[in-house]
Amino acid sequence: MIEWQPGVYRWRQIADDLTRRIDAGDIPPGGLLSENGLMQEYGVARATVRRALSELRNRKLIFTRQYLGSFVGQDPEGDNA
Amino acid sequence: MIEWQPGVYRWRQIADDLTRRIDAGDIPPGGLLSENGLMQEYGVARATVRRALSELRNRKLIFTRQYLGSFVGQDPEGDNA
DNA sequence: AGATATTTGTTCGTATGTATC
DNA sequence: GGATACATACGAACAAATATC
Repeated sequence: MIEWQPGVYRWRQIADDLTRRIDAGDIPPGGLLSENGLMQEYGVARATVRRALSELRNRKLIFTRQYLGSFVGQDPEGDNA
Repeated sequence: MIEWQPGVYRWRQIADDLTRRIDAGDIPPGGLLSENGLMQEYGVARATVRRALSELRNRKLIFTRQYLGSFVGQDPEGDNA
């Protein structure tokens, strides 16, 4: 469970918590971060989870594939010139 | 056809309509309620049908078997002590 | 035996309406 | 007024077991 910090956006708190867990290795490379799972885990709406995942993508911690999910690690199709 | 009531969630209207039809015997015990069929019948998306079926499961009016379908009646594997 | 259709389960992408801060 | 947050709703594709031909 997360203790919501008043005055801090939930999507940011989730993004920070996931970042910590990924860095700590609690969520292994290749691990799936599904929106439904995170919704239940953090008790927030899907849009909030998606905002957090978007932040993690910006931080290059995960990549997302439609119909498949969001996975820990670098995007294999990332930067090919 | 259903006359959608504004302000009432579609998944609930479908669940209520199916409940009425089951109670009236229009859908017999053992009858199949397939998601595709209900999508076409009510003209809604699959997620909406699934939400309605979830409600019917909560009401103990149907049970669902993956790969097979949702059936009217009590779950045969429900409560065995 | 093998191919095809059916069926639920899961996943992300998008849009809308409402409420709150 | 704008950003956040929640719930609903539609769309599309992948996965896997089952039923049928």
